[in-house]
Amino acid sequence: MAQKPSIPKGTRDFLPDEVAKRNYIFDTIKASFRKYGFEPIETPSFELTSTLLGKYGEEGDQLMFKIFPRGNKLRPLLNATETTIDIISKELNIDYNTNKISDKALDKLTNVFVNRMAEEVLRYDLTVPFARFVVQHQNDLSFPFKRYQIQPVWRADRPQKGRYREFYQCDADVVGSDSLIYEVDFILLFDEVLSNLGLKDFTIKINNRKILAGISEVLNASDKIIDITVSLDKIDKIGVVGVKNELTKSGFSDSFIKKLEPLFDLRGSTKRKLKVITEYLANSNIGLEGVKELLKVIKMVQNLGLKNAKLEFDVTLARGLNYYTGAIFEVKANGVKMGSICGGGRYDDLTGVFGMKDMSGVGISFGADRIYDVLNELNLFPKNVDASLDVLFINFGEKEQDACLKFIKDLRANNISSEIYPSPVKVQKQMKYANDRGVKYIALVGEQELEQGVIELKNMQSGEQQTMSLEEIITHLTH
RNA sequence: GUGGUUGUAGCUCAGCUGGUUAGAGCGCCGGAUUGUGGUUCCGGAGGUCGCCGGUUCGAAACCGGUCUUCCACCCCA
Repeated sequence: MAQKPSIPKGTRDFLPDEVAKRNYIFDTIKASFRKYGFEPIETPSFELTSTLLGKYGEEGDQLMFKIFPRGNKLRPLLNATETTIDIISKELNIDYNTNKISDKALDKLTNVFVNRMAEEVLRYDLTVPFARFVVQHQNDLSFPFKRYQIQPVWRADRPQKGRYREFYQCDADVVGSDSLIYEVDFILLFDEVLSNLGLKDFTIKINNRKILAGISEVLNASDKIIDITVSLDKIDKIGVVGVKNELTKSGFSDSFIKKLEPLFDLRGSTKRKLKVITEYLANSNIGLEGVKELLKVIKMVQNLGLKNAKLEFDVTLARGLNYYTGAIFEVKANGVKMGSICGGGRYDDLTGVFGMKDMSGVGISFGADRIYDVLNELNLFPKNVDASLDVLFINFGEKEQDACLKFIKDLRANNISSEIYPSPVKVQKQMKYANDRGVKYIALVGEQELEQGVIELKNMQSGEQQTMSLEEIITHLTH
């Protein structure tokens, strides 16, 4: 009995029309990346564990696909002495009578064996591998270095809407300059690409880590900033009272929450929010610097103008990736239930961990798969993206086939995609095949046409049909 | 990681409180139509009812486990 085939969860197959639509997205993004002066690079699908581990926080480490060691790399496992095994099994609470191990213990085992022994991991994003790339190739690059990169990344997450375990990121980054010009450029890039893809209603949210640092300074609680922003983010959902309750539950004192109070008023227009935050951060140098940077970027963007994007300051934008130090971006498509479709930010010292100091960088990422889902839901894909075969020749038999193959050679030389049905079966069947494939034209060359040296060309969409010479067909189809 | 949800033909799904041979639509194959598709009509093929175990005279249906799907939280693209 044949087994039913399947693919790992969180992964997908792509049919030809889906690939066509995806390529349309990739091509649109690439075209703009090039226009803004970015050059493509590629890096391997997997990296050394030491390169990636610890760069995304604890959560990231957990979500990384580890490559199980093989051969000699496995030797440490075998070298474990009986006493170490004994200690481990005691620690893990293995019941030798039932041989049962709890799920928690298994997770621990995974940690011990896989996390420590895996020397290679699938890449989790494109930014950290890029930092590694810059450090390794610094002598071959001129700075500021601008690169774009479109490759898949993997996360051992639990799939749900808009969340896959294998997906594409389309990144553009600049390293070697702290100029705010690039922040502005990236906002324009978001606007241009998403507008070109047909999106009309989307919001670019912007924040600055220095503002968040300023808030921690004012509150004198630098380690709590994430908790605070996560709660603040819920104001629209659960209201001020709900947020206060949640903060109390998280163990914050009433006096502390009182100090937070002015932040609950961060609502309304960006202009108003900026005013509130400026007052709040009056005594924090770093905070005010963040506000200054933000203001400058917003002003520059306003001067240049945006097509469709709304630019909005959002303090609750923290983004888990802990290497961001300046601007933080996130893009949401409005009117669709979907997480952020793009993200990005500035990192002052990403290459620092790899031994290269003072290389400020800033970058963005387009989530191609989520953009695909959004365009699909909003019906924004152009009709003609899945460019199929131009001409299919109907097969009438050996003699006709030879003539058709010559025609096909000429058509192809003129960049017109064409082929002949492989066997002289019933015309009806061949027509149906052409129809199913969405072929644009079919060509009929039977005994009669062969004698007269002509081709009967039928437009499959209109149903119109006319007799033409090969040259006429070529001019007809290339104009 | 936490909570919930789903699994019956290639696809979308029916299948009443357990009862004999498991259904529909779409798709597929053949014919009506020997040089004309997307419409119509006729006929046909296709299912260990996710998997393992249990309850029962009897299980697609009930129970347990497991995998899978989708969703929310968390996190993020």
